[in-house]
Amino acid sequence: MRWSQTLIPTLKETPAEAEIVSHKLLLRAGLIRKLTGGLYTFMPLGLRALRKVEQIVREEMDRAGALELLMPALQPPDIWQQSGRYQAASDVLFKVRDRAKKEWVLGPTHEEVITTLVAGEINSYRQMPKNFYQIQTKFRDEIRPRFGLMRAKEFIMKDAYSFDATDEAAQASYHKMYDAYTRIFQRCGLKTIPVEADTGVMGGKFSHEFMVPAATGENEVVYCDACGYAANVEKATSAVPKGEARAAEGGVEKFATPGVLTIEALSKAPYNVTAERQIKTLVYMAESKIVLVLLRGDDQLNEAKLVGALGTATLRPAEAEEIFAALGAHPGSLGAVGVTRFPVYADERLRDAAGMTTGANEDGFHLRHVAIGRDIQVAHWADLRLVQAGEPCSKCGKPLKVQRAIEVGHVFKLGTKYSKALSALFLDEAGKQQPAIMGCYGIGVTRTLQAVIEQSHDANGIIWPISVAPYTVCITPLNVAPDSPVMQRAEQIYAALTARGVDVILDDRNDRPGVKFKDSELVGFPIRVGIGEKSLAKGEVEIKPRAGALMPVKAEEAVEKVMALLGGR
RNA sequence: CGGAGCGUAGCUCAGCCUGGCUAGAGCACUUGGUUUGGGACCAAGACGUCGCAGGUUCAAAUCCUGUCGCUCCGACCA
Repeated sequence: MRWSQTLIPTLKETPAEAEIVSHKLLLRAGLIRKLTGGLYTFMPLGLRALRKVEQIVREEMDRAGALELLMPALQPPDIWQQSGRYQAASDVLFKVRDRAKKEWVLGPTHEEVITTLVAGEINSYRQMPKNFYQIQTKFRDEIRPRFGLMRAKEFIMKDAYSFDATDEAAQASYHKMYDAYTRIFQRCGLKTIPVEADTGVMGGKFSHEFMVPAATGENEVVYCDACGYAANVEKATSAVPKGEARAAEGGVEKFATPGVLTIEALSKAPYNVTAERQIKTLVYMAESKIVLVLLRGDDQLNEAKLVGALGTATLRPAEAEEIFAALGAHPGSLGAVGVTRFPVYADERLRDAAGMTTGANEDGFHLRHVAIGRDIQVAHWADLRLVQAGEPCSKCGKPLKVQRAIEVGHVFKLGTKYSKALSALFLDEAGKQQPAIMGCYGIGVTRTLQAVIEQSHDANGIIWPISVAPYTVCITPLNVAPDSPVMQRAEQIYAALTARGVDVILDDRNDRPGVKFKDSELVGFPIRVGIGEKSLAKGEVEIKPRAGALMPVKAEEAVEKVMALLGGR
C-alpha cells in the first residue's frame, strides 16, 4: 500500500474526548473515528489491525477444534423469555420494533440462539463434543460507554459455546478453551493473567477471566506472587482470621453520639472506638424485601458475594426513606441489635465478636458492649467482605497484591441452565434423555485491540507487536521524485518485501522527513526502513525497529535484514 | 439513573464573569513561492445557523429558561 492512496488521518493534538492513552492513540493514529458516544468507525488502518486480531482468534479456535458459524444479531424476544433472561438482562438489551410493531432484540450475546440451534440439530451423545464459535458484532445498551472501544454500545466479540454429554467432557472442553485463550493473547503480544471470576448473571459453575494488567482497567484483581493464586476482587478470598471469640463484658449500653454518622467519626475523640470494634450495618432491598448486612467497621462489602449469599441478583441498597420506615433511624445510626423482623446476613469475620459498638436505630445514639449471638441474631453467615492488599493468601499465607486490569476474555462452565430452559436434550448411551452440558467463552476482540495499545506504547505513539500491526514495515523515502535513486530504491525494497508476503506501506507523501518519521512512530509500525540521499550515497539504508535502535545496513541486504527481524519467514 | 463539567471553524482552544464594532488564534485545508535527515517558512485564500429552541434587551457567543449532545465519577460487562 502507498500512504498517499489510503487514508491515515493522524492528529498532532489529542481530541478532548479521550481520557486514557490507548483511546488517545487510536484517535491520533487515525485508527478509529467516533460517530457518537460508544459507536466508532474503524478506519482502514484500524480495520487491518482488527482483522489481524480476528485472524489469530480464528486460527486458535480452529486449532482447538471449534467450528465457526455466524448467527443473526437480530433475535426474537421469545427465546430470551424462555431462558429467563429477558428480565434479567433487560437493562442491556437493545429492543427494536418492526413495521408490524413486533419487538425484536439486538443480540448482546448468543446463548439463546446457539442453544435453540443445538436443540434442533444435536440429538445424540455421538454428536458431541461440539464447540461452535462466531466473530460478530454485539449490541449492549451500556449504562455508560467509555474509553473508546473499551466499553462500547456495539463491539466485536468472539463467542464460543461448547456442548458435552458428560461432566468430564465439559471439563475437557473448558480446558481446551482456556489453553486456546492463553495462546491467543500470547500471540497478540499481550500479557494476561487468568483469574478466578464471579459467575454473575450468566449463571454457571465456575469461570476464569483473562486480565490485562493496566492502571486504567475497570476491574481489580487480587493475586499472590508466591503461589500463583489470582482472582477478581469480586471472587477473591483471603485468610484473614474469621473472628475472634471474646467474652461479653457487661450488658448493652446506649450512649449519645450526636452528629456521628460515620465509622470514622466514631473512631475519633471523644468516642475512640476503633473501626474493627464497630459493626457496620448496611440495608439492602433483595427482591423488594429488606435484609440487613453486617460487616466489621473496617471492612467493605463485596456486592457480588452478597448476591451469592442471597441467591438473587435482584438487589440494591435501600433508600434512606425505606430504611427509616424499617428501622426508625437514618443511615449512620443503624444497628441490628434486637432486630428480628428482617433477615440478618453477617460476614464471617464478626463470628463470636463481643464488646462491639453499633448504631442504636435511634438517630444520635449508639450501643456499646454488643455481643454477636447474645444481642444480634444472625440468620446467615457468609464471606461478604472485599479482600484488601496485604492480607494473607488463603492458599499459601503470603501477602496478597491488588492490581487494576482490563478484562479481555472470559470462560464459563455453564452447566445445564440454558440446555434445560431451551430443551437442548440428547440421548445418552443408555438411551436416556439428558440436557447437554454447556460452556461459553468470550473474547472482546475490539477491546483486545485497544488493550494491546494500552499495554504497548511510548511517548511517541503505538508500538505494535508484529502479529497485529496494520502494516509490519513502513518504507520511508525522504525523496519521492519517481526518478530519484532514493525513490527507486524504496520501490525496489517495497516490491521485494511485498513479494515475500510482508504487509508493507510505502510512505510516498511529499512531506518533510520530520512529518514522516513522527507519523510512522505515532502509528507504530514495527519496522521502518528509512531511505535518504546521505546514507544511500554510502550504499546504505536505515532500518529502525519501532522499539529499538537505528541500524544502517547495505541497501542490497535490506530485504533480508527485514525478513530476519520479522522472524525469518 | 444520581453527581460534576463542557458544547465557538475538521482538530486544540481564546472570547462569556462585566451584553455593543466585521467572532478570533494555532494546527489542518486550497493556491503560489522558498525549503527538505525529526511535526518548516512567506504570501494569498477558503472554512462558523457560536449545539438547538424560547425569553430578556435598542442590541445576545456573552444574561435567563428549557432542551439535546458529549466527557468524567458511581452501579453493568467482553
